[in-house]
Amino acid sequence: MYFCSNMYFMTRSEENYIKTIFHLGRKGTQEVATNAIAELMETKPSSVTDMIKKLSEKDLVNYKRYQGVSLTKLGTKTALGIIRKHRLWEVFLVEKLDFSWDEVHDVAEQLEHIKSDKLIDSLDRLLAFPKFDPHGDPIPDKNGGFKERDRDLLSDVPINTVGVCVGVKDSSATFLKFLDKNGIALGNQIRVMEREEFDGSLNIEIDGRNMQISNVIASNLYIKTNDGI
Amino acid sequence: MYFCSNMYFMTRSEENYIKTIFHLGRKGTQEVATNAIAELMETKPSSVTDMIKKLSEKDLVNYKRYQGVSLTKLGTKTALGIIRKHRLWEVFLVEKLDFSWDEVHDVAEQLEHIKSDKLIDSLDRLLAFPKFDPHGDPIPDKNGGFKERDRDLLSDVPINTVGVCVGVKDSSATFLKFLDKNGIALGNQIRVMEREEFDGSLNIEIDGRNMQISNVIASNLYIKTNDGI
DNA sequence: ATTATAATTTAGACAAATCTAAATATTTAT
DNA sequence: ATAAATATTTAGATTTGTCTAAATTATAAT
Repeated sequence: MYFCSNMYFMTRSEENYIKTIFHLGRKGTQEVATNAIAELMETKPSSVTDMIKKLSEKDLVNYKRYQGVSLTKLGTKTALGIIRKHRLWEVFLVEKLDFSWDEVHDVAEQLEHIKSDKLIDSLDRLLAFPKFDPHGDPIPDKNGGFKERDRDLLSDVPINTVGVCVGVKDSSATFLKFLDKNGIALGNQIRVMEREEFDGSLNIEIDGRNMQISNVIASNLYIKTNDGI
Repeated sequence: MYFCSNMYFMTRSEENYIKTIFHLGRKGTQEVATNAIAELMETKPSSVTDMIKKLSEKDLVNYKRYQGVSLTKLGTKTALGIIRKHRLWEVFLVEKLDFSWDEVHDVAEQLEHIKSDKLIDSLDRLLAFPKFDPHGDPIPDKNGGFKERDRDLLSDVPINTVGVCVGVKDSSATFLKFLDKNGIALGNQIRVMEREEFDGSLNIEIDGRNMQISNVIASNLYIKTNDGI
């Protein structure tokens, strides 16, 4: 046994499971179903069970047969470390290497597994300690500190709400390219003009222009309003 | 079969073998012994044989039982791609993240396996297309072009030779730290003052200072002289 | 409450990359 | 040229992460 128990070596596969459990279960606090993990990771439930047992041995997850799985304190810390790396690399790719926001995901999925504290802390410094990644998601700090920005889905706010577009819920390349094509980007000023009750589509004013967006789009865009805290 | 046969997926392990064969056999052209590979990779000869068979199937190496192994054209191209990545990442770590030249190796060993052409070409651009890595080794270009700089080991040049320190043969952290401690760095102006026949040690003038270096040190330092081509 | 359905786990198998131990080929020394 | 030493390969086992198929447990429906 080591003093610092999170210094155990973790394989890429183990890290991916931890990350998935974090994302599925509200930062790992909630119990996650085996099948849900299997589906998201495109693997079989039986493989998930096997891996969960291993993670449980290593004290990364809480597990009781048939009861779902959640992250331990150590597991959460590990997940935050991986997410920190993923998001910092995304910022690097966009800011320094001119990737567009729809191109960063696959490469960041690889880079997030590189093991070097010095590397990631230096990268953080190079990027001037960014707080959010290119999709508006918060970047955990060195100690796993993680402040979720207070924001709302565009589909949820009342008519006449004014705010700034600060994030996307769906960060698939398809959706992001759609946003690019329609000139919607983080930082844009948005006012909700009208909501069509029939299909939930919105008429919005975005950076001066007027446009109609479907409910599907609106429910994948986050805005930060001026009221609230 | 694909048209572009080097688009086959390669595992990390396969890539490491290809790289080792390249380094041991003068860029892969020379036959390399199974045992030599095993020793350098800290693995067993039997494991090497197994992997060589696999690489041979994939047309990356030329192999006849008991006859050693060399790289095919495809294998060489692959090796150069990996080395390009390794060295570009080393430059990045030193230039952008303030790593010292003795800290870059382990991290670059990980980063060299990241798969993304766009990533590596953008990195190349960010670094302004460097031609040499922090240890003075040449960086292959996008197409595997590889111009070995014309240089000599300090231990081989005649008395009174004047030149610039352009590289190290041994790039172990131990040696590099030794050089740091003694104020020897790439770019230093060097003149060979005297050679002690007894032990091959040298008296050199380096950036104005006078110092005595052992033959072991001298035979791990490259200089570029003003004569020659 | 009992049955049907769905989720989860177990058991046993497989591929990749490694290992050990034994067998075989090559090289070196006399 | 033959024996001894060295290098290489084969055969069979192991570990990791996965799979399929079957068994078990939980959940939903009547």
